[in-house]
Amino acid sequence: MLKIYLKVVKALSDRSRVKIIKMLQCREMCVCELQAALELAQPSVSKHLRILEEAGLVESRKAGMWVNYRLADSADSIYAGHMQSILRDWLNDDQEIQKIVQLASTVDRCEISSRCR
Amino acid sequence: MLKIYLKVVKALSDRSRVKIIKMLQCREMCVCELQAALELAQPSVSKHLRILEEAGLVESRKAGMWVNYRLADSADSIYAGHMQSILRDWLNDDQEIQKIVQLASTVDRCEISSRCR
DNA sequence: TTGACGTATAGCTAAATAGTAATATAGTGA
DNA sequence: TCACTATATTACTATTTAGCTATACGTCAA
Repeated sequence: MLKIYLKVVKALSDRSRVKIIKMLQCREMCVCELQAALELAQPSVSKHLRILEEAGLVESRKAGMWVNYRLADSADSIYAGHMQSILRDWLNDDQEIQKIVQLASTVDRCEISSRCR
Repeated sequence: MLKIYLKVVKALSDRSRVKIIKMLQCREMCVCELQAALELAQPSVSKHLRILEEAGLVESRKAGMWVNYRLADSADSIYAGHMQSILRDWLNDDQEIQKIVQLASTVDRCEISSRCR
């Protein structure tokens, strides 16, 4: 219980991971799109996603070659669910967040990848 | 803004610091009482308190030789205030938290110190 | 089947952090 | 003033962690 709480709060206490959450509030995104927005190495993004997933904050869905991430169903964990709903309201006026959310809404896997039909 | 958010959430993502918050939900406590309950070295407790204070989560009041810590006024910071009120409800059923809160309610500076009149 | 691509994992490094002991600071009472 | 006590600060150490590169895995298209 304390352990789960700490997992959730620790997951949300990192700059890059909060950005991921804020981006996923807009839409489902694949790893390469998140990577493009965050300007991090791909394995770093995967690692952040793993931490968020283990905290019950995001969930993933394989779609062929791509893995799409989205916010997890809030009902699954009290802590994760509550923090999700709080984070909907928080940080929307922050410049850094606004910038990356804007970026997330324009970034498109088909402009990154040559693998789009 | 993101910076302040991170300060608050990071402050609350440490086991010892959550315990301090939960203890202070019961009553104002001095450093030596917190130390006795946490079973940490005194400088460690002071450091945790500093982090919580800088996040706007607790505030201190000198009372002669002692420094009393209590939860900060929720109105001062959106993030700190909101997290405070959430933490009132959370973790009350956790065994480790229950144990230390119980301890906090019985520990008394006058049984630790010889300096009580 | 093979090569290219998206993602995950492993292994490493640098920075952050929680803990400690030693020391400084400040209040109290004799 | 002096000895004592509560707390804060400093300096150090061990652990955790965020980032990286290299590599493995799995899917797709030719």
